Amino acid sequence: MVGPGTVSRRRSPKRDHLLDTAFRLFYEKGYHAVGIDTILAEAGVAKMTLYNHFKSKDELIIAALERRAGEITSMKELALEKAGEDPERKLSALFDFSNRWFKTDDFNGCAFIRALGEYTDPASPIHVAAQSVKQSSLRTLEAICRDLKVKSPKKLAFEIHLLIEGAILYAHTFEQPQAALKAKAAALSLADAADKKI
Amino acid sequence: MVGPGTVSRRRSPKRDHLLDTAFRLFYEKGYHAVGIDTILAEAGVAKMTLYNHFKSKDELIIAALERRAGEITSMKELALEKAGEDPERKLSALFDFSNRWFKTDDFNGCAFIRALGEYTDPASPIHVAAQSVKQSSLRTLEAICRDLKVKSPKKLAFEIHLLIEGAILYAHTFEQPQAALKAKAAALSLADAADKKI
DNA sequence: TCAGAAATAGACAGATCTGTATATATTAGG
DNA sequence: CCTAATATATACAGATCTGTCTATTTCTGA
Repeated sequence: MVGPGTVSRRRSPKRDHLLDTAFRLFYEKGYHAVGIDTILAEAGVAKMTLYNHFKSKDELIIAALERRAGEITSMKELALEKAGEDPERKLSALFDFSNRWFKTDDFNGCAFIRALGEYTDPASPIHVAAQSVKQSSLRTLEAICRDLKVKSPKKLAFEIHLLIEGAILYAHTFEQPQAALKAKAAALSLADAADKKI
Repeated sequence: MVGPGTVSRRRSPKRDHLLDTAFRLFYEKGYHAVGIDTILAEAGVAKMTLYNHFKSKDELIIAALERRAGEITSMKELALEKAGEDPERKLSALFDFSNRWFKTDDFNGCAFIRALGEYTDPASPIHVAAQSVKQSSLRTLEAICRDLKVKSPKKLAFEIHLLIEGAILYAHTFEQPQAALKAKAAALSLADAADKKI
């Protein structure tokens, strides 16, 4: 039983469709720029349905971001699996993944970076949600760098993280998807320069 | 004579104060999140004064961004002058400049990156304005890298650009200003690795 | 079949948004 | 001093925003 004032959190086709539509519009136009009514019209869903699934627009945004994070993580993991065991190949696969992403025709930069840009208050739940996505992406990178057996895997992961984030911005700002491959070259150069453990 | 419907573009104290206040609020809360009325109340200026100086909110945003770009450019040039003639010292000075910026207590990431994030349409004048700021920042970096006499100064400049942009995001996302100095290490490593001309 | 859950349409409140209109006051230069 | 530009307060239009309420219909599972 779902009493009044509560919010259904289980999955449902309507809820999923709402999240997909919401994310697509937020990603295209921005979080403040897209109103609830636009999402409802585009999704073909009634307003009360939205507010039965989410307490507020902010919660819808957070849920949409979390859904997106899940998708990205899955795709990234798949790409990493296909790369095999060699950590250098995994690193390379990450940039190839970005390269494919940058070339998609709805590419509009990173939804999480943009969420952090629109919700700057560190206490904002949206800010926190986006922050934690970036944190886990950095952790993945650190795991790969550890396998590279360099002296400071965290340091190398940090540097490569900067390259990836910078490449996302560059590709978006100048509409040049090849930023990913050029960034890969820099990353491999940094990995080579990092002192190897013996 | 300024006829009806036209817009005064010359400098004036009111106009400057309006631009300062507008930028401060946009930078703190975001472009869509801050309304005209908030800026007017904070600046203590009448609404018609704003619309006598700017055609629209979008033009106010663009003027505020251009003003900010001018300030940043001046400060950057000063820092570069102080660094002397050695291009490696200039490079280092750029990261020190970022380091000081990241530590300011109103630091909220890059206003231009955030403008690009809120106005994704490449045809948007705001997008274009922010884009051109990034373009000129990259040009400055290329000039420095040329003086380093490496084989591919543009390539190195691109890579260092990614590190700087990535560091801005990192410092903002995780509130860790030291990202600038850690990025500097990576930049110098890339500069060393870049084949020197003989 | 039937009960309860879920979704619907539509109106509505109340706030906020950008931009305009108007009429008055202040300021500054010749 | 007087004129013309500049700034002011205030009201307003019209759109849009989030969120609530109600009454009805559709769906679903036992």
